[in-house]
Amino acid sequence: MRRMLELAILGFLHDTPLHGYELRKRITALTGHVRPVAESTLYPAIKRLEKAGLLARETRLGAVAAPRHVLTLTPEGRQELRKRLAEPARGDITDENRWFTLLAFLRHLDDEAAQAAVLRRRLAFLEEPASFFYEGERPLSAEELDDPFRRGILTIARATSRAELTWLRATLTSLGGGNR
Amino acid sequence: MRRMLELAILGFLHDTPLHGYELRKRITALTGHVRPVAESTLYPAIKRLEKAGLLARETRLGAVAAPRHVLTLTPEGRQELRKRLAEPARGDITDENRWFTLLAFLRHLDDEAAQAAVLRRRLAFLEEPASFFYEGERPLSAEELDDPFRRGILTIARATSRAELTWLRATLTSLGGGNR
DNA sequence: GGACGATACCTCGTGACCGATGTATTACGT
DNA sequence: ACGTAATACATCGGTCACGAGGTATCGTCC
Repeated sequence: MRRMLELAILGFLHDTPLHGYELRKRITALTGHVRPVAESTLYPAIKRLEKAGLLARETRLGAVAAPRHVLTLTPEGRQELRKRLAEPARGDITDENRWFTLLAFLRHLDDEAAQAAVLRRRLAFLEEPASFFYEGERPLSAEELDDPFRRGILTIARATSRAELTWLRATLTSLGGGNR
Repeated sequence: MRRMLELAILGFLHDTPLHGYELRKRITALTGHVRPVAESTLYPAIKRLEKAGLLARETRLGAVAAPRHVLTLTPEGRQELRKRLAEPARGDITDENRWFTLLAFLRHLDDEAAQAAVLRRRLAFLEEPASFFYEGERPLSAEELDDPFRRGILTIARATSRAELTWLRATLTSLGGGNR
């Protein structure tokens, strides 16, 4: 989940400088109920981003407890965030967890047309005919399954898909200039 | 995603013996549109499970192309599958991808009460009040957000949650003996 | 004064992931 | 005859995740 974590770090820092611990709490609030973030994953990630010049660190002594390392997004970091938002990897579009993370920061893409382009990628993905279960090549519908649990998967996935399609189309319309 | 992959391997082999390549195609059909499985992840996983005595390998020469290694679930493997289904890790409950994988094979738990217990764990998780966005401690609802993208996240998550709760309650009822 | 929890950061080792690459066969089109 | 794709399995190396553990300060309760 490297991409997801790094995106969240860059995204949160776009709003305001934060130290690692606070960052951790915000990330936990955003995605922690689904997939908690270990400290031993977060701190190395911060270091990676720092080494890449995407964020700067300023040590502030004894404000509360241990010295805090306040992290600020550099101009390069800001640009990298925009790039990651505008050109997401395929996995960022298809994996709901990653997609939600992307959506949470998509407002930082200042260009409405670019925002719309990202939404259209998700739209295209959702419009692909895909199931979880197949008979040969043919995707099976919920009604064709005996297994109540597998039927549940399809029922839930269909409800999600429908809600998201509705939202996507409405949002694309309201983005105005976003029609191709 | 180790647990997810291993569960899928054990689950598919519970139905019928398969060779690695066919296993790969089935796993791809099941979860590939969201998160593709690399061959270099699958084969080591098979070896791990084989080394742990959960599956046995039988080489069949030249049936089609290269020699196939037909994999069969051992009795220990069958037991391990049941154990993983009956006692899922927290992440298997909270992460939708992993939860769906679990659901796809839950029928292999022959005990209806055990199946119901697993569903109730998911039910409890979904009933926890959780949002993605907070103002201090208070979870924010979709209506309180300016950001259309964050509003979308909540709208979609709510629709999913509602559909799944409906399904969970209906299925728990129809599992009959499953009331506590 | 001492225990405890929260704050705040860090390192290390095990193990996992996965892209790249390799090997070899069959099948099919041209 | 040759290229290409599908079948089928495997290894290797770089990178990453993360649990376990460590260090240190501050506030609070008993």
